[in-house]
Amino acid sequence: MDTAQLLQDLTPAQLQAVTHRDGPMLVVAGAGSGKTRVVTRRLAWLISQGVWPEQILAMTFTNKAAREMRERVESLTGHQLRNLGTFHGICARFLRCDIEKGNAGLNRNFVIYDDSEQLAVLKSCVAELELGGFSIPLKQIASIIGDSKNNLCSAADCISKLDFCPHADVFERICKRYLEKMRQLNAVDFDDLLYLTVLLLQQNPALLEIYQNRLRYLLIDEYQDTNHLQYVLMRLLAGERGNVHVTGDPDQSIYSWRGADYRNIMDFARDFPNAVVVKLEQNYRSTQNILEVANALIQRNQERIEKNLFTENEPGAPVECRQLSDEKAEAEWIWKKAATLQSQGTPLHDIAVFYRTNSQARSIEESLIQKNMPYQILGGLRFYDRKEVKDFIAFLRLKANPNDEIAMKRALDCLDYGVGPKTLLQISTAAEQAKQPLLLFIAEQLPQQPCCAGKGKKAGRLLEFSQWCRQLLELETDSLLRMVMNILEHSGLRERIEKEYDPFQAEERLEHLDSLMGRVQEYITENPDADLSGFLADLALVSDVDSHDPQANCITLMTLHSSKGLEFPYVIIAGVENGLLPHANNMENDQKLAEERRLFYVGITRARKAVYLLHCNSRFFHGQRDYNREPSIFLDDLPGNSTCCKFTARKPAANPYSYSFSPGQARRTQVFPDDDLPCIYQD
DNA sequence: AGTTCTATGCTTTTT
DNA sequence: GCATAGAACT
Repeated sequence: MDTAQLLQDLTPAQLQAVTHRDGPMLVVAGAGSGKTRVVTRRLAWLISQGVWPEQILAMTFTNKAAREMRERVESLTGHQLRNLGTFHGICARFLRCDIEKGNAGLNRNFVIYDDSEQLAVLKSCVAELELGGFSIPLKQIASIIGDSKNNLCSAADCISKLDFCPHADVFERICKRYLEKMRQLNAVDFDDLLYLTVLLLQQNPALLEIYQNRLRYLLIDEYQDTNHLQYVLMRLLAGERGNVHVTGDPDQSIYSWRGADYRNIMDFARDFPNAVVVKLEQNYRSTQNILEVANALIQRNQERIEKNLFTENEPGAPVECRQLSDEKAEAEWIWKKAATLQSQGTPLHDIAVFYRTNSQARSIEESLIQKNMPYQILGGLRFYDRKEVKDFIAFLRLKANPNDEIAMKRALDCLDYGVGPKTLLQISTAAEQAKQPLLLFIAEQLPQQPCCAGKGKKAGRLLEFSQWCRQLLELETDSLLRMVMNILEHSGLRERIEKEYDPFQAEERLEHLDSLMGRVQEYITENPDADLSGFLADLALVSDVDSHDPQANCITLMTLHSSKGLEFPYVIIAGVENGLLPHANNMENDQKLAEERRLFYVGITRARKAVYLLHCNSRFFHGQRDYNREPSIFLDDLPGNSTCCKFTARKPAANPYSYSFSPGQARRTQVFPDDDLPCIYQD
């Protein structure tokens, strides 16, 4: 495609964003303003200007975004962007090449542990330290470790910043042991991928210079979601040249609880005094009414980059806000609305239901099942988190990394050699002393260990176990596919599943194993010289196997968080109530409240044609029925006296200046019947 | 070592 | 109300 075609049908602002050549640029891209188009065209444009694809580094947050971008650039230019991927994926690749040039104490075959494996490591640290007596909040420790990496400070510093920490010294010891242990296991967690990359480049100026020279143009998508570590990485790579092109929208920053810091985008122009700032303010997605409501809502937030999001689309239907008696009625209403829309010719995949918490999905799901309305739920249990899949992967891991104690533990739970945590701890300390990888030690040395002496039943089982490990080590390695099949067979997982579950469930679980085998095949075709550790690394970073199918003939249910980046003609948001949206835990201060409001904003701006906001009078909550549910304070932010927004029950009095909310403030005068359909507005 | 019972706590989760 | 984790029991 030639340059003229690349630049056709772009607005002046989009054109400026696409054709910016050198120096820092911030593109403030409002919801539905054609951001993906701008980013992909820019990548293509750089290439058309003679920039080598290898000189471009483009980083996203999700695999999905990366894939979309790669495909679109490739179809525009015919070029592959080698350095386009997620932050974590890109860093993993850097580390595979160069980690041994630093002093992280890891080698290039490191494995990547996900959150639950990280927790397993922490658990074994606690066991080793023999603290006993009181229970340790492992998740809190994990978040301390994460924070310390994110802020490039010590765990002790993070602990000292906590308001209340009764066992600071114990916490610190666990953190320390965790770091040691991960090094021993040759493992990294997700944060490490970024952290170790930053350390490597900070400590090795010569290497940094090589990277800076190789990667001339940096692009970062969803910049509002970057954390401190990602920011530092960007600064390092951008160097003096400062060719960074970042896109994002502070109004859509909804991941601060994961360390994302939207100050990064707010401060960009200050960080880079020569930065050019472009705002994409024309929305191509939503109706005027939807935008009017969304704008009114988000304007209540104090700290923003002011933008004037507008559209040339039709006014459309007003945003409809509806009060229902309880979650059952809410679910019923959703079903009826979907059925009505369907009868008017709307395909079901045009309809989405968003909610704040996953637990809200249950009642909606029940009603949809009962009424035979097809649906898909996004999120919830991921393919990867399924037990049988994790078990299978544990066996693969064990083969790839004979040192992997965590995988061994998991494998042992599937096998039946009578080896429990206690025996394993014994064996692994012996292996550590012998300075041998765990698997190798068990295969070769275990028969000579004291625990195998004698003719007891236990000793016999241990010998069998040693034999099993030896066989695993000896499985062929020349064909990856055959090896994986052999490992599966050797594990006996299939038999175990068939034995343990009823036929129906077993079949479903076996299908998951098959689909993992499918992934292996896929991986092999994409990477002809693939090896097992490469496959496992890929697996750890690419987890969206069974993600959203936009073609399927069904309505889609998901949390507000996972709706970011998607769009649907019809959007229903359920549970727009205080305590849920905003969530009870985030009502105490303005910052958290502002983020909840952004979350609501993200949800509303997904819609093309119509938005329905539902709230209930009563709802089942924490095992109890709450009869005093209040409509969300955010509903006060919507323009009540305008045609863009319709309320079917009385909306609480607007309170524009303060959000100090007192229970009982909401008064309802009139409740419409729950089945008041068809809706008041027809298009 | 494995099973069964009880205590707990409970947003969101790109990687 | 439900799932998960750890203790207590077999």
